[in-house]
Amino acid sequence: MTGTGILNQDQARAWRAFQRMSVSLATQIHRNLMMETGLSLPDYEVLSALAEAPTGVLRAFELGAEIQWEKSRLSHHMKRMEARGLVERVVCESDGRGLWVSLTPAGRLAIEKAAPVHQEDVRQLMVDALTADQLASLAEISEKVLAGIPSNQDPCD
Amino acid sequence: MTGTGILNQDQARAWRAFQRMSVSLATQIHRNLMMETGLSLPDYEVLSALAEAPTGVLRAFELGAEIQWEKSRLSHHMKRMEARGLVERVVCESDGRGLWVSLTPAGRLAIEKAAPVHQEDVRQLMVDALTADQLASLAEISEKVLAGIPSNQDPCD
DNA sequence: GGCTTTTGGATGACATGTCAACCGTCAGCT
DNA sequence: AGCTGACGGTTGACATGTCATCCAAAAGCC
Repeated sequence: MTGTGILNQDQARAWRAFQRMSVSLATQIHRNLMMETGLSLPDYEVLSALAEAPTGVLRAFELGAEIQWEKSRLSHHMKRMEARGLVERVVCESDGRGLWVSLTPAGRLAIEKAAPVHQEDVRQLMVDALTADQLASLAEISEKVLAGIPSNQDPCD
Repeated sequence: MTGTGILNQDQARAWRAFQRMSVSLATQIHRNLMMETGLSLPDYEVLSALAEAPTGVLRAFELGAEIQWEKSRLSHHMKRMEARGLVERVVCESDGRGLWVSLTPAGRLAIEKAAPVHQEDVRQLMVDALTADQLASLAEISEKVLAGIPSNQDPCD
């Protein structure tokens, strides 16, 4: 008898290991980034999406799509980040509902300082812990699982 | 040139895929569990740790160790779960500081109803999306990464 | 032009988590 | 016994996220 339910022992073990790992990893990386740079992981996501945009400016809904955040979450977080001087919100001329979100100089500085720190953490805790094959496996597995999650399914067919 | 930093393109892609996947997966499973059973994923962790304990009772610090929660988080959450009638907190006779946390009948009922739902979601979204080999890989990879995270390092040597 | 629906965002209420104290008890040591 | 430090837990302030709701501007449609 392998357990109480639908999953067998191996499957349950895989799930537990995966869950623990992903939580621990995110926590560790978040905490480290926070300590070293004062940016949270969500801050980092926002700033790096903006920094990757050619102009350093994105419509709010584009930014939200890029980092896969609900609009409400984005709205709250933009308000906080604006208050901290990391981004700026500008009303959109061409669309009366719209909002541009742009990187302030302070925001650009922050992401430029944070990027190496964060990447170094990812390297150390994930990349270096695995062989190149394993890392490739992980990427493949992740993409496969992701593709199977309803909310990430291709819009149509 | 593969990017701006420390990670090359493949590594960065692996990280992004992994991160998106783990967030999406957890979100989806959480949301589904919540809708079907009224339990959050954290509720589920607590209840299932208690249900797995032979007596349905654990010292708070044991429970915390089991599910890897900080004591503060546990304390807050136990208060909320007690208010909802899912667990009960009992002062410990043998240790004046201590606390027993026990499953109430309602809590046991809740976890018994929730377990199949949750396991089914895990199966559907993770297990079924992968081959058996990939699932085994994922488990191995997870354990390896987990072992390399400082906060999870073996206490000594 | 009017009407309905969709879209882009904001908001308030609330659940959850973290951090930094804090407090009483216990254990080890002299 | 008396000190000291570790342990088990609580608390309050605060950051973060979610949900449901609301709003105004856009788009479709007749």
